[in-house]
Amino acid sequence: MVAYKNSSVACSACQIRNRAVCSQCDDDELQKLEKIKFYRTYPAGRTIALTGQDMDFVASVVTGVASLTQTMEDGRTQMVGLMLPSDFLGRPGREGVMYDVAATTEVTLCCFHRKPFEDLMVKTPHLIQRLLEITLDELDAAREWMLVLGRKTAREKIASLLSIIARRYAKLHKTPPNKAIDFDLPLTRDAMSDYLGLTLETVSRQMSALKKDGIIELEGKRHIRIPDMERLIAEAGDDADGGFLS
Amino acid sequence: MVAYKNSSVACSACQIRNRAVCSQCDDDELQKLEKIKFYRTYPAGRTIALTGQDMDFVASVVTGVASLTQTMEDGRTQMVGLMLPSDFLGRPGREGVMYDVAATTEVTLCCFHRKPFEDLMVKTPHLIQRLLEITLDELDAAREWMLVLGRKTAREKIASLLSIIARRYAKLHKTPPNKAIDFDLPLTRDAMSDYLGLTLETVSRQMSALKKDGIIELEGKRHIRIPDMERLIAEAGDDADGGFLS
DNA sequence: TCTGGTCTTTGATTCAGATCAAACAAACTC
DNA sequence: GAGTTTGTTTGATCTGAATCAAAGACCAGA
Repeated sequence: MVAYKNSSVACSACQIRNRAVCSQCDDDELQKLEKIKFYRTYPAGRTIALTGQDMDFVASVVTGVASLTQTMEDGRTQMVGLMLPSDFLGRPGREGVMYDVAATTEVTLCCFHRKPFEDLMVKTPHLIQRLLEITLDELDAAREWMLVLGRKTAREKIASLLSIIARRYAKLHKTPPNKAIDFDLPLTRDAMSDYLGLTLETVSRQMSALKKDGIIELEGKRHIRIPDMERLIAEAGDDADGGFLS
Repeated sequence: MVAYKNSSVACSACQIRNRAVCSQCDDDELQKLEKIKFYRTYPAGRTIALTGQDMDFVASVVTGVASLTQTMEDGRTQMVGLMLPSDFLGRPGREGVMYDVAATTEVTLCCFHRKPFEDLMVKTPHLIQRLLEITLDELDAAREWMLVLGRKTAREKIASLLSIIARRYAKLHKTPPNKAIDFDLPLTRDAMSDYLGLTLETVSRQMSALKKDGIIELEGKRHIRIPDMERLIAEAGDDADGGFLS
């Protein structure tokens, strides 16, 4: 594991080099980015920005998981984005952030102050082109999630979430298909319920049900093993399930 | 009303000139766009493209309403996008479309074949910059909608939908604030239920309830009058309600 | 003017998930 | 090592929206 906490990591050695917003940049462009980048690490649970606040930087998630959450006056909340490594945080061209941004696990961000980044973006087609791609991918993911929230049962919702995380995990670790996948859930039951539009109790009950039916195996509360990925995907209610969030 | 059905409308006279993907283009750039554009009109209900199909063009909605819908194997559907005038359809850089695209009312599109548009985009910063903005706006709208789908009651969902359409309508027609707004709903009860993650019966019941409570007034099935926009927004459950889809 | 089709409303009943409530487990502190 | 905190499970009950069912309203076309 490369140490990102100090600012000394070279872009060329970066874990997210070929997926992040910088992935299409050539050496020259990368050098310019490298000059203005800086790292920040947040402990699990820490707020990164609140709705309405100015966020003076944009960033790529390097390690860990961050979340975007919307809140109603009466306190109801809905997580609207789960930001995993290589995902992009913040919106060039607007100061105010539209939702609460928080670290779900410990998170390290590769940050750029907004103004210099915007200036560079205008002059660097590779950068803006990649950002457009990333944004379109996220829009697809958000729409896929609308189907989950609007039409799926509690059990299907849980299976959908697990299958996204498992798939993404398998890709990262190059787990061969057809093999059992196991991983640590980066979310508490509460965070899961927040993402799925359910209550914490329903999440717990459905996790128990999936375990009883042999779809998942639990070691402790957080470590999950999926003996048969096909079955999990079938439980999620969509065969193809797209490569979304892939 | 300008006739868009034939190809003779000048970009400079276009109703969506200052909001669409072309809005930042200068005269020179506009001329290049004008050379490759063509209009298409679809009657209400007609399919524009199906999931998985290649869509060989991208387009701006000029008049009418189009919808993006996702479907599960067992037939459950969720509308994931309501595309109003100036919204952009299709994804540069990918052939296959991820959801069913259909005309909800009669729709006229300003189309560009994908390949020439992509070529132009790469050479035209104003174009790609505007497309990025539009995409970011749509991502915000999609996330706002996730809150609606995940956490709002049926009554709040209806009020949210009506308030979006009313607000957008008021903006288009420059209705002064504090005045009653009235407009034709461009959606059937069925389309509303599809958008809101409800059944058609629940939509009908909640519409009746809002009418009984004086929040809305109905003339016929489709024409709606909102005597007090503040009250409607309060019913939607969020005071500020953002300018989303604005 | 009738007539078949599409869209909408209303009613009765059921059920999935919320809510209320309590107990349990692991980790952390004094 | 008792006591607190934080996260999780499980149980009993309630309720909002789905489902099942039928009837009304509004057409376009014969």
